[in-house]
Amino acid sequence: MAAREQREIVSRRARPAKAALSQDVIVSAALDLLSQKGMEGLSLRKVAAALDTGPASLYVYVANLDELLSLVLDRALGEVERPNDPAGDWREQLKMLLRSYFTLLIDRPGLAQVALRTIPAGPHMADLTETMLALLTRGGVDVGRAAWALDLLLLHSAGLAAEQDNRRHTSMDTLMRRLKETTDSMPADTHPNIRAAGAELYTGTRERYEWALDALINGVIDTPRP
Amino acid sequence: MAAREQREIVSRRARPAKAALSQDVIVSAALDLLSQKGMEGLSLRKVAAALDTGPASLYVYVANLDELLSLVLDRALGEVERPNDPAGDWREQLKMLLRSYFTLLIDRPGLAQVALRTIPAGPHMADLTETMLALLTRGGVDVGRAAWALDLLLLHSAGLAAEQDNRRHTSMDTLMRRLKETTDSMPADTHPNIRAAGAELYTGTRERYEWALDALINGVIDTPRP
DNA sequence: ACCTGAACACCGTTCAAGT
DNA sequence: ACCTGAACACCGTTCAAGT
Repeated sequence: MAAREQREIVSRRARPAKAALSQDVIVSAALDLLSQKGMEGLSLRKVAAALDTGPASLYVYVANLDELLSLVLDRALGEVERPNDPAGDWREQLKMLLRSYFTLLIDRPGLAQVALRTIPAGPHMADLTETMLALLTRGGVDVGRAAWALDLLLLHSAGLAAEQDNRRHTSMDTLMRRLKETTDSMPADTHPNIRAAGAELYTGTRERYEWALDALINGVIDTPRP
Repeated sequence: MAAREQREIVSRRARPAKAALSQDVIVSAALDLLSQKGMEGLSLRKVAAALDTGPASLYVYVANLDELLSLVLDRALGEVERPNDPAGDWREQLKMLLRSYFTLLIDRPGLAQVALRTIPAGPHMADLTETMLALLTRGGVDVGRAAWALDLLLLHSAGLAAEQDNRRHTSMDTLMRRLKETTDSMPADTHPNIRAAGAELYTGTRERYEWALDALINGVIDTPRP
């Protein structure tokens, strides 16, 4: 994949002060904006501004905003840590890979939303897919089930990351207050379980993720396809 | 909740030809637009236009777009079928409830995206939460684990619905072609598992969902919290 | 072939002015 | 209290005109 990126670099002699435009440069600028300011900080116009040009210029390298987002996601996916010891514990290796994916999405506000919206296609996504299929196969799961399991696992990490990204802006207090408001406005005994669960509904970020990882893998392991 | 909605109805004597504005009317119009035209068909300005008024008028009843989306989601959630036989099979009842939620999101293009973006708060969400907690408790799961499981299950249905909504616009052929393009452009033997999985990566909409439901519930059942 | 300015058709939100 | 027109500060995308 490094080769693929290098192939797009363009000579900078023509305009020494200004970075030459290329798909690569555009994707980098977009990912930077997304990482620093989240989804609201990313727009074609802002990417163009960051590159000191007009929005129309980007359309030479990128078909539209959707394609740009898809490219940004694939670029980011290159940083997911993939295990390389084919003799190691497949389960632990799978969990490490997913943790790395999750952390990546959490660290770049807005990227989780992108992951849920765009259909990922690109070299890094292909590598990730291949690695996960291999790990699941090593765990005794047949290829077909592994294909479905892969979707389940990636979807969960992206979904949870997006959820926590949303909640970053809303304080726990606000959440609990809103919950209290809606439940308190109802007859006292209609929602006993919500009352019993209480803060458990929202707390436990890290442990919750670890538990979910185990629950998902356990479920995949002992649920054959119909 | 019916009472809550009725309370907001306003006299229509003042303007016989034009429907009186209220939060209720606004949410209904927004849900209609979302159901018919998807996420792109929904905007504050279009809701206002549908109600034959200007966008500024809506701000009397709704704080901003986020709040409107949250209200729309909760309104739609009222249609989720909740079981009422406390002696029935909890597992089957839980699956039916989730299927109903999933179908609801699939039938209203864009709503799945809303479900993934907004933190649901409202009477219908409270009812849904309560019912799911009760079912899981009946299945022998303690309240704390049930709270986490609930999140896992709803997140999955919403995520899968959003994924399929995205793919509605992209044909299977396009997906497979793109996949082929990226994998074919690489050395032949680096991605054997992707080659083996092939179309399985994308196919099996309904069976895939049913399998995932079982896998998730199985995983929740035999994975205690740390 | 690449880049650009200007325009088109939209957004959410605010605010002063009306009733 | 409710409603509105007009404005503000943005969007993605297109296109004719330049180099």
